[in-house]
Order: sequence, then C-alpha cells, then structure tokens
Amino acid sequence: MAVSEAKVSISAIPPLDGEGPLWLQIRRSLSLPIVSGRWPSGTRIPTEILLTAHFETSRMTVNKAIQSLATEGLVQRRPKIGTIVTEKARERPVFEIWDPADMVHQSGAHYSYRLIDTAIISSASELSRQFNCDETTPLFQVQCLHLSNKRPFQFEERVINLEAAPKIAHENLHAVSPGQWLLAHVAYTEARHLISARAASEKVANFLELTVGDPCLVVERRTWNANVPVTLGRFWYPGGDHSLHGSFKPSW
Amino acid sequence: MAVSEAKVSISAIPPLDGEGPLWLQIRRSLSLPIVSGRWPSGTRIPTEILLTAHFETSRMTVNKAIQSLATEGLVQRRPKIGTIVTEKARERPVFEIWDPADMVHQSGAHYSYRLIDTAIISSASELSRQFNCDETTPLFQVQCLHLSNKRPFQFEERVINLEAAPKIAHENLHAVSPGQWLLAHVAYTEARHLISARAASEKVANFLELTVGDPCLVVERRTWNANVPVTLGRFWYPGGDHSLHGSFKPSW
DNA sequence: GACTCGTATTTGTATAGTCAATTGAGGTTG
DNA sequence: CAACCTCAATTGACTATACAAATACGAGTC
Repeated sequence: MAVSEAKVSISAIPPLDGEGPLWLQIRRSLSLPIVSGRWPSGTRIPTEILLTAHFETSRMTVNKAIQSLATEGLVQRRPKIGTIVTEKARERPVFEIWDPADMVHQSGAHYSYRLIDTAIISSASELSRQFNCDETTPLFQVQCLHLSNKRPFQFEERVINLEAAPKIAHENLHAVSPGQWLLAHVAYTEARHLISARAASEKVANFLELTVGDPCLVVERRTWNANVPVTLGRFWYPGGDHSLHGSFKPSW
Repeated sequence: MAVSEAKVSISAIPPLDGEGPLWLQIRRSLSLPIVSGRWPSGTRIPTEILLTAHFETSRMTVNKAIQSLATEGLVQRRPKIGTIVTEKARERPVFEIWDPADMVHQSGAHYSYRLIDTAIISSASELSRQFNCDETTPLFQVQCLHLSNKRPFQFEERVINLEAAPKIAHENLHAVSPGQWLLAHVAYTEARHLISARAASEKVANFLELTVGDPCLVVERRTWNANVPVTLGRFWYPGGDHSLHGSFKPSW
C-alpha cells in the first residue's frame, strides 16, 4: 500500500531460463519477483539501459518485455521517472472485482471481518467430491463474515487443500482473512469463477440477516496451482442490496 | 460465422487521421473496418510488407500496430498465412460471456427466441429516470424470451434510445433479437454491467416458469455511444439452473 | 523564499535492416 | 496415388541507432 521507494539492483534480477524468445524470458524474469511479492508495489525496476547491458541485448528487446508487463498492468512507466511496480499488481487478475475489503472501501464504508469457524477434515466424502480431489487429501474448512459498516456484506465458506497450504492451519485467522492469507502465501496458476443466484439457506440467512429463501448472489472461486487444487471459496452476497459491476471502454 | 476468404485491397484501407503516434493511427485505421463489420471475420488483411509500402513507414511500426490488435483478439496471425479477422472480433468485449445464443449453443442445446412485446414510449418518467435520460427522449421498449431446448433460459427487458437507433422501431424483431440487431447496426463506445440476484416478480416468474420469489440472476447492461445512452438491457436467468462462469490463467 | 528555466534522465516512437520459424502449395519420386 | 521434398510467402525475433516527449531536479533570478 505504502509507496516504498526501493530500487531494484541489477543483481536481484532472476536469471533467464533460456526457453523461448528472449523478450519473453526477460518478461518472465521481471514478472517473477513482482507476482511473488519480492518487489512490492512502488519498487522501481532498473532502467532499460541497465537491463540492456545486464542481459546483453538491445534496448528494443528489453522495451518489448517491459511494455508487455505495462499493458497487463503489472507495472507503470513514465518518462524520466522509470518503471514502477503497480499497486496491487499481484492481486489484479483475481481481485479486481471480488475482494470484499476493496468493495466495501470503494463504497466509502467501514470494512470489518469476523471469523466464524474453522475445522480440519481428514476424510470427508461430500466435501472432497465438491472439491474434486482425492478423499484422503486433508482439507481445511473456514467460514467467515465480511461486514460493511458492521452490517453483513459477504458470507464466505471456503475449503483449502492442506497439502497445497499446510501452514494455514496454524495461522491466526482472526486477524487476517483466509483470502488475504492465501494471496500472500500460496501461488496459483489458474482460477475459475462461477456466478449464480440461490435462495438463502437457514445458515446463510442467519449470518447475512436475511429471511430463508431470500435471493443471494453467489460467487464461487476455485484456484489451482499446477493442476493441484488449492482452494474453493463460495461467497454469498445479499441479493438486492449489493451487486457486482464492471465497465469498460473498447480501446478502439 | 462462415469463413469468408475475402482479401482486403490496399485501397479499402481508411486514411490515417494524423493524431498521435503513427502506430496508433495505423491501428485505428485497421480496427475501424473490423469493428464496424465492413471486414467480416475470416477476412485477410494486407501483409506487413504491403502496409509498410502503403503507409510509407517501416515494418516494425506496422508490426506494432497489428500485434496490438492481435493481443486484443481482434485478429489472428500466423506465419505464411497472414493476418485474419477473428470470429466474433466485434462482439468479444461485450458478448464473450453474455450472449444468450452463444451460451445455449455452448451447452450443446438448441437455441430459440420469442418476441413478447414492443412499445414506443414518448414520455415515461419512470423509464426515463431508470435510463437516466431526458424525459422527452423517445424510447423503444422490448420484452423477449431466449430459450434453450424450448425451455426458458433468459428473459430480456430492454429500453432503447430511439434517437440513437431510430430504425429499430420498423425492424422485424420476430426474426432477429434486439441485442443482435443493435450489435449489427449501432456502435457503442462504452458499456457497463451490473450483476445482482433478485426474487422473481410475477411477470418474470411467469415467463421463466418459476414461482414468484424464486432467486434469479440479473444482469444489467447499459451502453453508450459518445456519452449518448443507447440501450439498457435487463436479463433475467433462473437462479439455480444456469450460471455465468469465467476462467483464466495468469499470463506469467 | 518563490518563481523560472535549462538540463539530464528515462521512456516513447520510428527507421532499416537481418535471420529464423512456420507452413501452404506445387512438384518429384517411389 | 501417396509420401516426401523444395520453395516461397509471411510473420516472429532481434539488432543498432536516432530523435522526440515528458518531467524531476537543480541552478539561477527576482
């Protein structure tokens, strides 16, 4: 969040992997520390000239690599200033729409969070089936509530693969929401979303302060890391009050 | 839809507008006939060499323009083949998720469509307010139903600004859905979406064959053309059965 | 101290070429 | 006829260089 004015030294740049076009190698080399969080937002990455010398290539090649990072929003570039890691560069692809804290903050309200329940499940056929994994895979289950101005905003049910994220079982999830923790500690390579409308069950109605049967907007998010399922989250919103939104201008 | 193997002749290329960087001018010049539908999908656009000669520039500049069209999905490029206008290049930004015909086809079912009602409304305070336009603006109202295997799939309520699309009032909307007609005949520069869950009203329940109060997924889409509102569509889906989905792999 | 202006730094754009990779099409050969 | 080969067309990648545009920063001025 804060603008850390750190500058990256050339020696901190990961080596090239030798696979594919040079500009893509350079791109990967630079994106790795960004998405892994080693270069936090605000970090200045070396100038094109320095990178040109470091990678022993031409400026156009380095330029192409960085430009492509810029068009994807991972970095911002300005003449004379340099290239800076974007705020929220890592979260962007997943969270641009669905981070509850963000949604609440954007509406100008106060965000808070309450952990409801956690459980370790060593063999649960029903959950394993939903999660689409082996029945012997140990799972971690969390339920929590996100609030806007102390009123329920989103009810979150989540299942986490303990083989993919063993440390979460010992984490203090009262202080940090499971979504935030996962984002900070577990990488993913793929995510899939599903949006539907469902009637509130008794449990959901209870937590969201609704009547059973009231319409809820439900977002399901699954993430994988190299084909290993990481987490399945189901997020319930009171149907009428809140809604997801998106807008765009075509770039033509 | 069909692969028209048409080739674009150099003389069919719109002139440059002289504004901004040359590669963006070229990009605009090429994207205009694509998004306006003059070059249908499958059209081969001239080779880089030809464009280089036509625009009297270097190949790198032309390359940058076309590459940027390619990364946005408007065209596809392959060595020796050339550059081809993508299937659905125009619709992509709006319809990639929400075209009912597409959704039905993708699920392997049979798509059909039924017009329910149309009306011309010369001054309607309630609608005008929702549409956020002047009360004297003439509006065109449509209700229709999209079906999957003859079962209701989506109920569509739509308001269209007749000043932006005067000809739709005389169109045979039994044959073509208002969404398709608008896409083919009216340009837009901005779109905004809103997703929510709502209880089915009596009307909606009737058309979707639900019970009043059943949860429905509601997508609202508004489009503008240069700040002039074009259309407001409200699309109702039976909540449980169907759902929107999206997936992605980060490009790192 | 506040304002102005020049300068250096960094990215943005453009040129003009070279060689590599892909693959359609046509011709050759068994 | 089928399998293979060659050739040519087209995009992909890369180099080396030049000048333009934006702007932070510091020097000079009032």
